[in-house]
Amino acid sequence: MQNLSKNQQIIFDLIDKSPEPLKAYSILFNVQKKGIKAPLQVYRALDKLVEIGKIHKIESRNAFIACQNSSCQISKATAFSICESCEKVTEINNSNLSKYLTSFKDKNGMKYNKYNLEFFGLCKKCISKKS
Amino acid sequence: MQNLSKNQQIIFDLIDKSPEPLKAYSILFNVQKKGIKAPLQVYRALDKLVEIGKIHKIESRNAFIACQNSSCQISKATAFSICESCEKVTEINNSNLSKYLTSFKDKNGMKYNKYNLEFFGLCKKCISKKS
DNA sequence: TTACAAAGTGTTATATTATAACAATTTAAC
DNA sequence: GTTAAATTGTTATAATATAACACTTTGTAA
Repeated sequence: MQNLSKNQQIIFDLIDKSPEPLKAYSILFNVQKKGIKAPLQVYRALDKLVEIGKIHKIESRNAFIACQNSSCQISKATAFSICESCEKVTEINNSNLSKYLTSFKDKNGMKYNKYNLEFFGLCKKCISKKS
Repeated sequence: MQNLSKNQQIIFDLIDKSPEPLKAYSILFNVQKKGIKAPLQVYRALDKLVEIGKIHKIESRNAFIACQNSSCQISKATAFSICESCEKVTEINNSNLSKYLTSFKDKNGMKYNKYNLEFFGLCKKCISKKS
């Protein structure tokens, strides 16, 4: 587990303390006072942080959250729940699910080494608000 | 099953006959001779086609493919395999998988009404090329 | 401990993906 | 036929992401 570089640490800290996924340009705005001025500086840090599994990209939202699963240092098996009303995103850490998907074989003979799963729905809070 | 509008039909036909996922601006380029000149015309048709389940968006690639699964007219349960070498994308139609995921309940009490799953790996062809 | 490679940084410019806003037209339902 | 809903056309712009190049820092191994 290598140390993070300066920019990587700044950007990881921001994402890690955020209760919600952050978008790249929102990150950029927030770290400008720390000397990170250009999109590319943000994207490079994000790429690296994703690569080493410290953060995940929520593909359907183009946003990034810190990994909440101490065991997925290298994020080859990710699952999230996304509330379509309040946009709250939670990482799902369910060993039954990850076992099922990691061992899933389709008839096409492909060798999978990674998956990403996104569930959409309404979170508890938003369900009760609607009733 | 309503009929498609003119633009929707043009764009669906293009995607449907493509062996690979198409990106929005590649679609735009290809339909300009048919009178569709602006990005928004493409995105509006794509939105509608996704909504009615005729096509799916491959989120990790920002690209669109025709639905290959006659039963998912409304695409609330999608799964794809993506070759990271040749970028071939295939829709997975596996009732065991879809049953498992459709009935999946996490401990967070969320009510899921949709999911999207993307597997990454190497397809048969690319595995044999490498050896 | 220096020299070398790998990783990271800073910067400008630009490519790619997607939506806002508004007016006009077509389609479907009554 | 009238009207509401959906679709189209258009210009402009917002949001997301990468290319290319020069320079600096860091780790490592001679």
